Amino acid sequence: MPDVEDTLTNALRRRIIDGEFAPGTRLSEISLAEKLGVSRNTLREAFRVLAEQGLIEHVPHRGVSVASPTVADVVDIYRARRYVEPAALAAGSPLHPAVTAMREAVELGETSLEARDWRTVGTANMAFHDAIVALADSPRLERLFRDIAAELRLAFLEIDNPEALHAPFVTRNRSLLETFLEQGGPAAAEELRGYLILSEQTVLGAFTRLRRG
Amino acid sequence: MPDVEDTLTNALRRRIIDGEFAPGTRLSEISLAEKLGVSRNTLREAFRVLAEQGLIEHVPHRGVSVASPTVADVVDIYRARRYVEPAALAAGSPLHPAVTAMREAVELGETSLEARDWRTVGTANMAFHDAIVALADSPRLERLFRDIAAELRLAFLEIDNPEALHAPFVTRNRSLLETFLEQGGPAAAEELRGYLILSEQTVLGAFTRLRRG
DNA sequence: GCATATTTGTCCGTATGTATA
DNA sequence: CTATACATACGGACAAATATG
Repeated sequence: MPDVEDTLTNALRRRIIDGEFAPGTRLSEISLAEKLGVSRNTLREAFRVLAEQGLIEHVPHRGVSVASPTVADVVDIYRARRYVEPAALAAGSPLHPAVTAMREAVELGETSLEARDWRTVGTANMAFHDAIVALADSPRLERLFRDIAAELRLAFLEIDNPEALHAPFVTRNRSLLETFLEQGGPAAAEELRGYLILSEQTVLGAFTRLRRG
Repeated sequence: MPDVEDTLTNALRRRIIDGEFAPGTRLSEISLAEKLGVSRNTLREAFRVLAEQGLIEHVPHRGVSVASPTVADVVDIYRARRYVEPAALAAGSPLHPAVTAMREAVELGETSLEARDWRTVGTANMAFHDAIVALADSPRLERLFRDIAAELRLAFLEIDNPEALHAPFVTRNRSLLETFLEQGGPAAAEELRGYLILSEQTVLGAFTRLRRG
């Protein structure tokens, strides 16, 4: 049987991000292995990868559970985003292929907003920022963003108010794209800094209202 | 038996970074497991973690080998460094505990330079930059830097001319620290940008002279 | 505090697929 | 092309740690 492992890791990753296993849920090796039709050993290897990506938490002799981001995690995620995203946008070229991805993400966000499909709105927002990072043409920075974006999605899952989290940023994405194309990268970077601060405040506010640490 | 796994991963990581397994070396599961006194399953779990960190390369059905950074890898590593390090330095406080680590790294580099202990000079240089990143107080950025620094050490191992790689930067570290303390973060950040460009050119020059792609 | 049950950590054996000599 | 070597994946087993009664 060929590389089940890689497929398994990706499948587990997607199911966790999609909220099938709520943050904090303990993932039993035996039951999950049986449920997924793989052996414990194979599942454990996938666990190690996901733990390294920050999606699950591994406590020795106590097993793994879906990561449940704390306030400190959210603060650090936004700190990292502020280091990477504005700089990538400032140095990005309007002719970069990622700009197409930015535009498509904006449009998907707008149509999903009309349909009140908040879940897709959130996905589109993430794709928008993923495209911004892609402007940097750096596999390592993209990987960093992929991991922290996944963690952030877990935080969103816990908040469970997708409209408040995602809807306000659709028009901001449109504005940011126009600023980038009409006024250039540095101006867009400045706008993005304010955007990220607002986004962080939105998430942190919802978090504290949930009395989570 | 307690968490052998974590210890095993760290031990393997250290041995790879120390050059015990040269870049490109194939790591056989059976022989290495026997050599380390662990089972293949345990070793495979450690492999997955190290592969995720970029230290080893995993090709399905062909096993793992120690990563052998290409020119493209080095370019990307320095790109990522330019995104993180100058910004961390620019925003860093002179009162941050990491400044002590910066100073200690500079001094270790200077004494090791006199002793012509190039290996320790390289370690001290890396510790210096690690302290710069620590100024940002971001676990995720520190993890990113830890991984790319390890990859960079593999590139250094292949070049095998530690004096040319590390010696020129001891005085630059001293200068950078003084600039940071006397003229502030932004001025030091600007100096660091030129530093990193020079460092990248040094590594890439040695790489192309080795005719490696 | 103790005894038990559950779960993880680790190892072995084995079958199969893949690449290479 | 066959043969060999090795990685992949599975299932079973037991010890150790943790959780539970």
